Amino acid sequence: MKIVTWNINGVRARIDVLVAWLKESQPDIVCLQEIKTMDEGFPRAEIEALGYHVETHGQKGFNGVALLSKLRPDEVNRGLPGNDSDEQSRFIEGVFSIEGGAIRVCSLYLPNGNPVETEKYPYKLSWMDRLNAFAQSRLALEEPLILAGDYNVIAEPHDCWDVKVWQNDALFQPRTRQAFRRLENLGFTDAVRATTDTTPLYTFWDYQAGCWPKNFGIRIDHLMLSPEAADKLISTNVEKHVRAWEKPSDHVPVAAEFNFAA
DNA sequence: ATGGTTGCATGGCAA
Repeated sequence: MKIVTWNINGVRARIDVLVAWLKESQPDIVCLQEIKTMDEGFPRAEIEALGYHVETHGQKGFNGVALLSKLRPDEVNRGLPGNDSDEQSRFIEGVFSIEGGAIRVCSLYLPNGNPVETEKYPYKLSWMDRLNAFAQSRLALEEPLILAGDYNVIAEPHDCWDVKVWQNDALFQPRTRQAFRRLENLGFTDAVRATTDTTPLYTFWDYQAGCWPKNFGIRIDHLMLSPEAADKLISTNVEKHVRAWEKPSDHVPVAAEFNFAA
């Protein structure tokens, strides 16, 4: 089973790219972020025509996440628990039946947090606290759980092209990296890091200043796996070639293959 | 060189 996370950067502007990619990549489950539309505006017909179920948690203009899946989810939960007054749409969870049980797949769009001296940074840190609490509570289920998305976290120095450029950025702050590490210390595995060597492997290249041709990228899109999911991990693939397509997102799809039987 | 690009929505914000 192929599970992919992709920050699409506007699903309505990107529908042709998304359809072309779905046909090429043939994923089983897709976690989208930054759909940048309300649920009503999501171009679901084009996706459903390819045999996918569509579940969205949209927002006008900004943010928004979605799950596309060949299997119909048995259960869908919208919003990250822990703050009922949080109106930003950044989290959706789907539960899917597989042979012998269920898997849970979450599409998350973690707050960027810049500029650090504004209220945006404490919002990021509190969101990470909520994510860690959610992850910890789900671990008790002892099920395969995949927390996939745009984490807006540069976890290690080799996950960016130049540490000096990112030193003071919210994505690389010590407290940001520490909060991400808590997820690993709970027992979650970074799927890409677990299956690749130390070669720089980026998932985002800014549109500005020729970052893509210069390979000035960062790795911020992650699939974090519970022990039961990590046990079934076969391989991962950063689908970097998609960044060179016409009208690309600034992020590329990050895929993981599992030996779950549907 | 204090720039540069894109999406949403149509001015300015977020990234």
